[in-house]
Amino acid sequence: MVNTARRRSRAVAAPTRDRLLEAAREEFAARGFDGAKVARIVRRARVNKAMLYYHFPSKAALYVAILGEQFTAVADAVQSVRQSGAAPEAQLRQFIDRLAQEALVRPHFPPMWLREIADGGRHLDATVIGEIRRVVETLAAILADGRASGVFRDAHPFVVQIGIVAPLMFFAATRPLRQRVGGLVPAHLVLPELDVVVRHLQSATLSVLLAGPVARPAPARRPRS
Amino acid sequence: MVNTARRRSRAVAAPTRDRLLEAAREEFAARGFDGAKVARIVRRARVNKAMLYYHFPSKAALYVAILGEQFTAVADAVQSVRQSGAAPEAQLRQFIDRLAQEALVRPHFPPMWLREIADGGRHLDATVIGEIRRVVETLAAILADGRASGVFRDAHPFVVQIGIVAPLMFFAATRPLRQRVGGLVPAHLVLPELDVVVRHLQSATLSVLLAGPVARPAPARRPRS
DNA sequence: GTCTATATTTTGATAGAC
DNA sequence: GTCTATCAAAATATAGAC
Repeated sequence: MVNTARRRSRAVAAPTRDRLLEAAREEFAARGFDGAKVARIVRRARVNKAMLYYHFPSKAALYVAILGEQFTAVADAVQSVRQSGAAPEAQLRQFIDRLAQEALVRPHFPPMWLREIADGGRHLDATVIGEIRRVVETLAAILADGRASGVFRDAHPFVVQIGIVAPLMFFAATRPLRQRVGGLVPAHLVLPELDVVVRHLQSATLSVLLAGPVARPAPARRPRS
Repeated sequence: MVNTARRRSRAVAAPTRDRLLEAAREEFAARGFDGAKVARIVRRARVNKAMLYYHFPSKAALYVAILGEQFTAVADAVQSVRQSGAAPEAQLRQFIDRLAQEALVRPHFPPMWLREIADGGRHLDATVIGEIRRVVETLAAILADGRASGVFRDAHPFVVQIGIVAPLMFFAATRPLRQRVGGLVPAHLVLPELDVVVRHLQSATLSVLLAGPVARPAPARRPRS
């Protein structure tokens, strides 16, 4: 079983297929599916078009492969917070933190997510949709736990999720834009670091969830006053 | 001055130019600049290509025109909350509400904003960048007022802005996607309405801003038991 | 597995008549 | 202002030799 992995174990200079994937990630993230050009991908990967079509059936198939790869990795990362067994509050913080880390480690992911949304998910197949669902369901499970143990008030999982994911993706994806606009913006508006955003989102989200405005922890057991 | 407006005052059947603009809004929002095809735009506008190039110098110029139009309208809308003279808290709520309204009234705007971010603002000229700045600066002014009158704690305007704008744009832009995925998602995850998101963002943002973690006026009054 | 050369289609843009 | 016909470039994909 040692030899099960795709091909040679230590490759001398990234195998063609891997170079194509890396080049395609760059290109698709930066330009989107329609803006990405096969010619640019192969040039960046230092191969020729025929090579690309030898390894992948089409530009579209290559795009979907990358999309799946990215969403799967992210879904795995956030889902793993469920295994810590920590309290719901802690898990929520971790959820936010993990997602932010993924955005850092996987810089192609945020723009691709933004584009898929703008595109109405035109390229999302059942597999990728399943991965997105894993993300929402992980958060929903955390919220349900918190609700059950009386620390969280009731909240719509999707609303909470969008309040977390959207700012993180925006922030990560605006990095290039912020640099471009940098000179034009007053100094005090120039950008903070990711961890500032993370802390903001953690307190904002928890403020809403922890003990509601009306103060009904769990509907049943009344405030322990 | 009555006759200053572009051309005839009441047009019998939308003038060609307007039909082109409307068709282009649709196409650019749904497909992005590269995905949008001139052929589709003119078909939707029920004219021919030559007409498009008679009214606009190029596909790119048409795109920028629409981008500017949209951002200007949105910047105007949010900036107007400054004139209410209301308290900073109220102005912040209005800011969020106004932005949400714009996303509803101007459905092409959210996906276009998402795409520009993903593109690193490749199509943004100085004019459009100025409009974006007006949005951030409006919020920054509200925050500064609140800080000056002692009701808001210090916060980074861009972080607060991203926490508001991103979820709203995501929510508005995911409408088509949500419908597509609809069938695949468990019922309890199916989507809420925009006003639920607005209220969530209002309380989340204000929770963070109102009286900070160090001096906490708000949490003071305990559950009315 | 890799490459060169090329087929085929699509696409942004224009010429020129009315 | 509007239209038909068309150009020229760009882009996806493939044939076929090595």
